[in-house]
Amino acid sequence: MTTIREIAELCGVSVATVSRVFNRPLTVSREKREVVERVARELDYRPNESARALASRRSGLIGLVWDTDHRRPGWRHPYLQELLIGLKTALSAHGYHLLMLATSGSAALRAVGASLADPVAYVNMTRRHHLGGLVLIDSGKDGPAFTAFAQSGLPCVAVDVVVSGDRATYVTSDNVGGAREAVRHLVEAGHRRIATITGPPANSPAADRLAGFRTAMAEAGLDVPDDHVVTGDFHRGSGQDAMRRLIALPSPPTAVFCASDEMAVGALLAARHAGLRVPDDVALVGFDDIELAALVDPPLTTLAQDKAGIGAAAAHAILTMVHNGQTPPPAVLPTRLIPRASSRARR
Amino acid sequence: MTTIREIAELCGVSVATVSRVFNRPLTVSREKREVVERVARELDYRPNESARALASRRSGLIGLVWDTDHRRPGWRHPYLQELLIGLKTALSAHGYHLLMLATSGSAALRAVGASLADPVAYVNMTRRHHLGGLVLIDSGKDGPAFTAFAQSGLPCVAVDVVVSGDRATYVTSDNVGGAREAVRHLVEAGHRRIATITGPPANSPAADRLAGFRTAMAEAGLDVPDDHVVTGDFHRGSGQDAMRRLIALPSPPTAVFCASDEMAVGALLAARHAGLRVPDDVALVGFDDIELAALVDPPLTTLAQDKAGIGAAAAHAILTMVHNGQTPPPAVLPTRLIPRASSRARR
DNA sequence: CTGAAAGCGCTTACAG
DNA sequence: CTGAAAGCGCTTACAG
Repeated sequence: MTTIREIAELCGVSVATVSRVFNRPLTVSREKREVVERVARELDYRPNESARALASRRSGLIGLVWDTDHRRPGWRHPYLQELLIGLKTALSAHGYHLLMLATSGSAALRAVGASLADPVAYVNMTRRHHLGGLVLIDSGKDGPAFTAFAQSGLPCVAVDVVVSGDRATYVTSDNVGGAREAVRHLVEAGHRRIATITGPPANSPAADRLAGFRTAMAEAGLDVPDDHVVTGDFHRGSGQDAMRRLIALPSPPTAVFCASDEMAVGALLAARHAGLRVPDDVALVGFDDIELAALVDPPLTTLAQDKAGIGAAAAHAILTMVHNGQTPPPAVLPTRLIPRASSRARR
Repeated sequence: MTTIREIAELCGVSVATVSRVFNRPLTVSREKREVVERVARELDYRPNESARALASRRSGLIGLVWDTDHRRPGWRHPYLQELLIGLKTALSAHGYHLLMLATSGSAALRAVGASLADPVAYVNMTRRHHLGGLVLIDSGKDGPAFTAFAQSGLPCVAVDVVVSGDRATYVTSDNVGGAREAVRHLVEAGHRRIATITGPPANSPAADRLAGFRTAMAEAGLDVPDDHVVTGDFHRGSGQDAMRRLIALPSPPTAVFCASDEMAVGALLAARHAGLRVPDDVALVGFDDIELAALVDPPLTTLAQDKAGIGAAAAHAILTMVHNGQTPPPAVLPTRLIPRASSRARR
């Protein structure tokens, strides 16, 4: 590989000038700049990124924390692939690469004496590699670790976890708004006894969806008996279990808002099993708009999250911090109601 | 951050000795080693990776080329998330991070004068960042670029693309074997007129699945008329189109082997549309075992690929090259027949 | 086993 | 606008 020194010698300038041509071209006279650029092109010069990072303490890399431990089902969420793509694409467009950090169970972590979801390990990796900052994707129960990392002062943006700190922000969907829209949609379809299957209480989107549900029910003047709120874990099995309990109620709901499509699919199976017709006996609305939602029978009404948009928003947030030193406010992306047969209006 | 120098001073040894303690501990006397280790721990020392990479020309990073250009549908394949997880997990376990390289349409690429899927760009990135090597995932038509990169002499392992070169190898499923098993399964179920819907001819797994199909048909003494081989593109729509053509044939097949589950789902829709019952009027077998396969009605018989296993095999192959300097032979992972209702034996 | 020294390839005040 | 120089923090022959 050609180095800055060879170019400098060939052009009869100092290495400092060559360096400036690549980093702050406007501080170099036009003649010298053009010579350097031409020679660099001819020699197919590529800056050595390790050397740049060492000297400048900046790396052109953004770190990604996405714990894929096999004991945790969270990472399998189909949502994440599109989010990752949105993130990577937006970073790429600005010339940044995405470093997927070794996480739990890894030798790298053990070497630094760290355990699962250890914020200290994140800080170390960020420093060691001179990362511009970190994007944190929650695959289940990383919330507390993320919150702790956000205090470190290193730039970070969390997805679906509320964090605060000088250089910390987060990106999420408008979960409250989406849940309200779900309820309004069901009310318009003629429902009054509407139940909900929630996500894990400690999960922020889950909590927001429940809050939105309650708000909208209150706005509609509808009551929410305690047994009409059943806690799930976002996954299919829990939706199925929850639905069975709702069906068994003395006065079962005529509609159920599920905080995820996976749970709604589970609820659908439970309803079918119990001999109930959807939507005639019980209407269902999910959340996420995963591919499966459109493919089940009947197709599932849901609130679409802008998955790629969330990834892109995370990218923009972290780049804003890296470039401007400014911490952008949390980004809350709108959801979109996708009406399908599972909540068709009652005749 | 503490540096090697501070530790050296505190311990009364040279920086060379400190460096050795971390890199080749056995070349240092036990007393000195223990002192250095203790002090390092007390000071929470972390080596600066940029400096290490610059001095040693090695980085502890493996690059990943996975083109996610939005014009290309390939990256959406549900297969890829599990593959990525398998890859990352195995690398993590050995202390390596995974660098997702900025690809097409990115400023980074334009800056180096490169275009979509440019092997030269890959070489540059590998050198600039001192990457141990590259893992190449094909999202559609990167085959030629991967083949070219493999000639560069830099360590690389391609997924589902046959490459050759001093330091190049690949990982793939046993596509020939899987296709043969599919055919044998259908033959056992009583079928004689078996058609196939293939993937893109230039795609190596697609070609292998077709070859396996033809071999097994020949072994069973069955004829394959030209119009019983229809070309698709792995995606759902093409499966649907292809199935329509098969149904319209004067003597339509009683069973169809589809080279991907997505196409099999398309074929299922086409069959249903035409009023045909699956499996009674026409049996279907797919390939991949994506989640959807088990969820359609009837559930789809398919050949499962070991997605995470492929990712892990890719990780091991690249690490073998990085550590031992040896180039492992191509890894061909077995597939597994998952019999479901779509190919139930005829009564 | 250990240290002094050179070197990895770049950036960045500083002085002019 | 430009150059000389120091420095980023580590690794690695080399000599002992």
